[in-house]
Order: sequence, then structure tokens, then C-alpha cells
Amino acid sequence: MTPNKILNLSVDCVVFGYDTNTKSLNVLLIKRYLESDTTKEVLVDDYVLTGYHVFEDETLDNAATRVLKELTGLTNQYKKQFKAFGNPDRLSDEKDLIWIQNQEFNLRTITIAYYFLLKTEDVDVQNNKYKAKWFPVRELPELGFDHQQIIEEAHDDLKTKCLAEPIIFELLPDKFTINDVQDLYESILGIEIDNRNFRRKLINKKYIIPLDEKQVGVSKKPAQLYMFSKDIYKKMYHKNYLINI
Amino acid sequence: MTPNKILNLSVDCVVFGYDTNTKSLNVLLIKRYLESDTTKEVLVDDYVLTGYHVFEDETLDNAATRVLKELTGLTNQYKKQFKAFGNPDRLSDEKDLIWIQNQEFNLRTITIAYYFLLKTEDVDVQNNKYKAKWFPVRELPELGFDHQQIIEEAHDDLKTKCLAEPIIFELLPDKFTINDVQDLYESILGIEIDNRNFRRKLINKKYIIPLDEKQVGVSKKPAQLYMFSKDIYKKMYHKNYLINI
DNA sequence: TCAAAAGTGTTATACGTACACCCATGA
DNA sequence: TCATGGGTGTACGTATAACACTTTTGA
Repeated sequence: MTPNKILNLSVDCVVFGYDTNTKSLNVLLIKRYLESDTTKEVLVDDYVLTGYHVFEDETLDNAATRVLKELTGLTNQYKKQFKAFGNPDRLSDEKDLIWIQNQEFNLRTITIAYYFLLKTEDVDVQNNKYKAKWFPVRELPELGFDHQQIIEEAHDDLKTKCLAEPIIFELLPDKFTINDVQDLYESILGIEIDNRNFRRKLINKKYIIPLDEKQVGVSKKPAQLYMFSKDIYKKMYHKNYLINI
Repeated sequence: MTPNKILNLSVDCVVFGYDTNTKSLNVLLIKRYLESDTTKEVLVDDYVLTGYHVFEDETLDNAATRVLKELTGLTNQYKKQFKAFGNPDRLSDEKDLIWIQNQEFNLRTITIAYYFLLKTEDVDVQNNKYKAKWFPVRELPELGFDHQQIIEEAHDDLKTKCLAEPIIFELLPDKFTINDVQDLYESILGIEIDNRNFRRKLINKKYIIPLDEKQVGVSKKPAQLYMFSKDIYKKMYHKNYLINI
């Protein structure tokens, strides 16, 4: 027996992935396609976030985790609930109405939006049953519902958050170069950073640990690899109340 | 005709007020009291946040604004949606079940939590029909539902937010002293701040404007009054991407 | 004149910012 | 040997942190 869905409540997941090769911060989206049975006219052809109803006996966090697992097979990724979206007209665009008309879906549905951080290459998009596809966060396709807005707000939250907490490492492989970290910050924030200053800053952190390893398989001078120690970070961490207004 | 309530969806409002006299950051709470008709035994005796169902045709933000106005008469206060709370067991404490048994209320209700910033003295608690009362945020009474947790998370969000944005002035009168601002930061953050350093820092901001006025009616040396200019702040503001991990 | 709170200055240190060239490597 | 990206050092200015006494005022 399947659990009961709460018909007016869903979670939507903004899945951020970073591709160290293309240096691109990506969002994972699902294809939405529908054509008329009779005229073959294309009725819906765009992308949406992955999401689903919350079940009656399930926490919001668990619903988001379940949805991510269903799409990617992944569990234990960094997850943050960042905003609820529930305007009465958020599903009332014409193609959205066509899309949901045959589904058990309340027109006034509130969605609790989460974002997840992972590595683009951890998801097998080739064999994905939802035809999930990565899009650079600054080159999004046409999006259904209010998902454009949801992604923008997730990205804004991520921008703020990555300045204050070491969540950047959730998007990187365990072993990374200093330039990987810089490239990732530049992707997220949309800015350029001075390499010398950034490098010095990062290397001085005790929780950025140089490994006895260098890159392999690169066609140029291989770079020094580092890892991030969450343990050392936690031990060293003390909240500073710097008023910055 | 009254609009239809969405029975499994509510907003709850954490109303923060600052009392410059007692130098106390307060939360506005509503009395909950019920005794048995037969035995006169006290069944429920505690406090809760102000909140209400969202109406079918209403945005979440408007629902929160409506609830604040209903309780305080105030509109146009600083407002932030900071988290949704929707665990299946969040209303299942015994006294909560007693309290809601005669109400049109779904046991699995999701609440969208907001906080508001205002001045304690702007609310007339003497004649308040809900018996609203201010409590210092560090001396809260017994609370119903999951409202203790909601207040704590609101307070955490406020702590972070007041370091990065000039929302502190939403809690102060239009004319304030430098020490008022310091006291308020100390109340919110629960820390002590060096007066000389704080004073210099604030006075150097161009949007903190000294007035040709001093305090009146104080029994000691009257302090210089200042105001905050949101216009100048906005003009001067440029986002700095200081990585602070 | 006294109690209370307002207001004031200096120094050392850390951090951010600006800036240009050499080096190591694999192809 | 060359093209590519990795890696390095200095100087300056600004902001923070630590620290204690004098001044002004109303009562």
C-alpha cells in the first residue's frame, strides 16, 4: 500500500551540481513534453525541477530526500530548505494547467523548496528515467510553473551561504586543487577573484590540507591536491559577530 | 462571505519587539487557557505565537501581514518568511490535541513561519483582545505546539541577518543614540561589544546621520541623537563578496 | 557634589587589495 | 622548445581589537 499524498503540498528540489571539467555550476532539470493526441500540436515542451507531493506520514526533509533519491539514487547530500512558495496563481499558466489536468493535483499547491549540493558527475544522466539533464545556472531553458523564480532564489541563497560556511566543498571532489575552489566560487558568485590573494587565503586555513599527491592525467603541469577537513573546521570554528552593515 | 481557509496550511508570526527602556528583545505571545467544564481542572495554560490559516485566494505573505494586523493593528513592518515547519507530529502533544479538538484544524498542518520587527511600545497590550504579552526572548514561558523551536530558529535567522543588513533600525525609534544601537545588538546577539570601537564604527557610516537634537527627559547627561537614512544606505551599498569561511 | 552614563584616542595586528612575472610540466 | 596553466612576493591601506579615563549633566 502506498502512502497518501497531501494533495496541496509538495517539495521541489533545486539540484546544484558542479562540473570541474567545464567549470560550470549546473542545475538538474526534468523534461516536460506533451503533444495533442489529435492534432499532434506540441502543448508543453519545457523543463521543470524535480518535485513531488509530501506524504501524510512524512517530514518535509524526508520528502525532499526521497525525491532526490528517486531522481539521482543519491542520499546524504547537503540539503537546505530555503523557502516556501505558495502564491494562489503559481500553477495557473496555461501550459501548466494542461500539464496537471490529468494529475491528482490541487491547483492551490504550496511547495517547500530545497536545494541540494553535489557533483555533476555523480549523476548518471544517460540512463535517467526522467530524462534529467544538467543546465548551467546562467543558461536555463524555458521552465514550467514558477520554477525559474525558485531556482533564482535558491541561487541567491547559495551565494550568501557559500561566503559564510564551507559548503563549497560539497560541490567538489574529495581531492581538489586551489584553482578548483576559486573557479567554483567564481561560477557561483559570477565574479572574478585574484588568484594570488585567494590562494594565500585558502592555504592559510588549517582545515585545507595539502596531500602528498598531484593531479594525474592532465596535459600540463599537474597541480597540488588538497582536501577539506570538516573535523578541523568544526574544532577551529568560533562564531565571529562581525557587524558588516 | 468569509474566504475559505486552507485547513492544513497556516502562517505563524514571530513578532520581535525591542524595548529601549528595559533594553530587552521581546517576543509577542498569546495566552492559551482552558479548563475542564466539569472538574475545573486546568487543561491548557501556556502561550503560543500568533498565527492563522491561509485563505484559498491569498498569498503566504499577505496571510502573514493579515495575521500581524489582526493582532497589533500594524502594517508595513519588516517581515521575513524564514522557514516552513511541517513535521507530522508537530501538533500531537496532548494539550495541543485538547486545544484544537474543537477547531476546524487538520492534524497534519504545515505552517509557514515569518518574523516581524517592530518596537515593543508600538503595540497596545493593555487592550489587546488576544491577551497578547511581551516576553524577553531569553525568558520565554511554556509554549504550545512547536513554537519554542520556531522562535529559536527565527532568533537564529535574525542573528545572522542583523550582521549583514541594516534591519536593526527596524527595531529602534526613528531617533536613537549610538548606545541604543549597541544595546540592541547586544540583546540580539547575546554578546558584549566594546563601546569605543562600536561608536567609531557606526559614526563613520555616512547613513548614520547626527541630528541637531539630544535626548530629553533623561535624568543624566543627554546623548546625541542619530537617524538612519535608508536612501543613503541604498546609494552607497555595493555587495562585497568577502569569503569568510 | 555626586552618581550615572556619555564620550573620547592610541597602538598593534591582521586582513584585504592591487599588481606581474617565473616555473614546471607534458606534448 | 613551446604552450599552458601552476605557482609565487611585496607594499599599502584599511579595519579590528584591546584597553581606561575624563566630561557632562540632572538630581
